[in-house]
Amino acid sequence: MHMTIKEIAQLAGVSSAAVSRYLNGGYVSEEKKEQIKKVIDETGYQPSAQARILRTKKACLVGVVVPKINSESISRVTAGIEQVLSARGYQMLLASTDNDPEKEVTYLKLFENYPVDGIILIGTVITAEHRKFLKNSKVPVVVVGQYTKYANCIYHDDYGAGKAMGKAVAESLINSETEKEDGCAKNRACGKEAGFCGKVAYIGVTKEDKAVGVAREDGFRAGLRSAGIELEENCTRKAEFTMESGYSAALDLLEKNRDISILSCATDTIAAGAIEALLTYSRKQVPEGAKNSGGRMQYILDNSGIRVTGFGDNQFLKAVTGGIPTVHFGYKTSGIRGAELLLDVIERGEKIPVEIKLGFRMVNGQEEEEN
Amino acid sequence: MHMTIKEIAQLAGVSSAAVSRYLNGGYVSEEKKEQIKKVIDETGYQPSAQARILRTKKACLVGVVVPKINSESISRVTAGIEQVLSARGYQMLLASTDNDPEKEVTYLKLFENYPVDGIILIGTVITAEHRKFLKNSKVPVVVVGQYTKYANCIYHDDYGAGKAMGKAVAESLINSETEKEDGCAKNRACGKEAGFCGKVAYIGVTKEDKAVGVAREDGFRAGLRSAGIELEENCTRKAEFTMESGYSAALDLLEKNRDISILSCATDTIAAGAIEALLTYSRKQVPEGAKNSGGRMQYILDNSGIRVTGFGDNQFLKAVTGGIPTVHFGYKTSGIRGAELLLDVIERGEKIPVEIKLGFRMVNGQEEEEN
DNA sequence: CTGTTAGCGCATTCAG
DNA sequence: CTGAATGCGCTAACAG
Repeated sequence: MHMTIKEIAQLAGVSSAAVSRYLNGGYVSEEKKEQIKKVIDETGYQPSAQARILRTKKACLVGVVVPKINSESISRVTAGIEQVLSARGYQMLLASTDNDPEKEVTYLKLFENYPVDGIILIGTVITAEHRKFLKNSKVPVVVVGQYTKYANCIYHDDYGAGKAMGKAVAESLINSETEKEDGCAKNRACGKEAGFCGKVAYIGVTKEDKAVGVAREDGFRAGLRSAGIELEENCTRKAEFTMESGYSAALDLLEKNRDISILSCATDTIAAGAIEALLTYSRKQVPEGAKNSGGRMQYILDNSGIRVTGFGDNQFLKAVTGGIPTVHFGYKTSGIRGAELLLDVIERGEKIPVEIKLGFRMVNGQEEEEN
Repeated sequence: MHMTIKEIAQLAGVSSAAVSRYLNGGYVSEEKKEQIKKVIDETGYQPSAQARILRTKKACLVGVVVPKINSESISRVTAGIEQVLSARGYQMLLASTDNDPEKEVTYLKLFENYPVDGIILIGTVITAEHRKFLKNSKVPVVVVGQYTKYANCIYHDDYGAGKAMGKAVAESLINSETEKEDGCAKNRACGKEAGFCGKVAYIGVTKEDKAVGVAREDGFRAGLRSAGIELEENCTRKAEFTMESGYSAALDLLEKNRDISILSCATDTIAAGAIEALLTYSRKQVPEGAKNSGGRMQYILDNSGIRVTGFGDNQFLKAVTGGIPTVHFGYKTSGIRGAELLLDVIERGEKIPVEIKLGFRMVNGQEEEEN
């Protein structure tokens, strides 16, 4: 039944204003309080948040636009957001765009005209449409995961993380070379000065994603380059943010390049696909599983000896495989800071723009890092 | 800037009704159309969906309440929902409750009083509060994943799935016994009539979850029983719907029962935790990886020879491990049917209650099933 | 085709 | 303390 405040007032023999006050803690005599409470209990009346918001312009709600729902990193961000939101009396609504930038704008506009007090966008690609929205939005927006000058933003040091990973990969290549000592000069294609055994391959994502597609990959290349290694173009693929896509890319890479030694992926999800590809690729032989010789970067998935690395520190992957070299970003922290930033402008009208860059931490796989 | 329809009307020199008609495709002369369009373009005016909905009682929006965000099964359901919703001009809003039944009711009420035309609840535990809500909701609700007589619902044959898994587990125990032929009579504790080698353990979830906690487990026990095997109480644990919880439960199980041969879990996520526990448990030795001798139920994670089974057919798990025995539910289908049901009552006022029970399909792991 | 009028359900003045 | 009145922004009659 769709009761209105007026009907309740009538049943209780008071004015609608009295009921409104009762609901919102205004002045109302004990006597009338009783009557009103009775009627409300009997009818199960619930005020229309909709009408209330139209009046008060306050929903205690924030909308979060996410690229996809089934993602550990995104769920960490939303967990952070939810944590501060609920602590401060807000609720969170999610809209998933399934990696469709067009849908993203649609949902941003939906939230803008729907009763939410603010919006958090977990960013992937920022198009002109996005920028236009950010500039003109009626409600405050903060973007998490991408840099933008058109809104408060919190992003990760993707370049630094990429570079660190590139260096670690290069180092491990050199080490494995040293350990093996069976000099494979014919395979030194990637090593400019030293004779490395095997190449490094990289599965990236669209350049339209400035954080993951550009910064992370540029950093990775820079890291390799600092050790004198150049990523070969035919050892490079582009994938979607899915396991399936990582699988295809890796398989293609593996088939066309017999001398790949390390397969680095732009995300742990893609890496999972790559791992699947390795399993497929060497199915004929009995896999040896994860070989751990106590050092760093020692994750070996199968007897092909090809190592896979990722980004994102996916716990599921770590659990079932023992872990691959990856980097941990402060996803939950970015959610927390993002929500705080948003509430600052919602509640305190904070006007000065903020950009926050969050660091990272290398995770070497197999063995927990000690610090 | 917060433009209203009135201001636009003024700027364009027309009435607000004309602007409204322009926006909604009513009668308006070409001349005025031009003026209105011009003003709207200049100001970037966007009508308040909020006020519109208050007036029209139609939001073209449905709210989906989910227990958690980072779940493959749930994302499959929402993918199904989204598919039919967007095909019929609706948008989807998500609310995640982080497995808190109390929060669940809160979000249900939120949606009820906000502009959504209908609600889909992806159910876990249905409390008295839930039932009360379902009975009195102002907007239509359908629940997916649990049976209830208080709303249209779509659920899976969890009992049947459990039973099938129980039978398969029993069968594989017997087979492995036959193959080994090294009769371990002292370990026959679980086999009433035949001499099985090793026990089966089960990690379930709360009985408050009627589908997963009760039906699935009851079915599993029935399946075992049909082969003369009884689940021992000390070979049983309860876990949350998380990997971490599955890890703890499995470790505890492993430490207290040295003769476990198969470790069945209520979900693939829990199974992932169990796999991690096995890796931990046998870390001192070099894991052998997945051993595939071409038969069914042959997934062996490490040299302990303990096999893990799950429910849910998680693709990530399958990718990185090669797959464990599990059962595939029609999650996406349940989302599709759920959304269809909901739209039927929203748009056509369909009043006769519907219950849909969806089947399942065994997935045996390692080898793709052929049919 | 068009403007005027009357609410949707609520919170908030403002006189009592 | 309380009720009557006003309007949030919009759409849906209703007479022009």
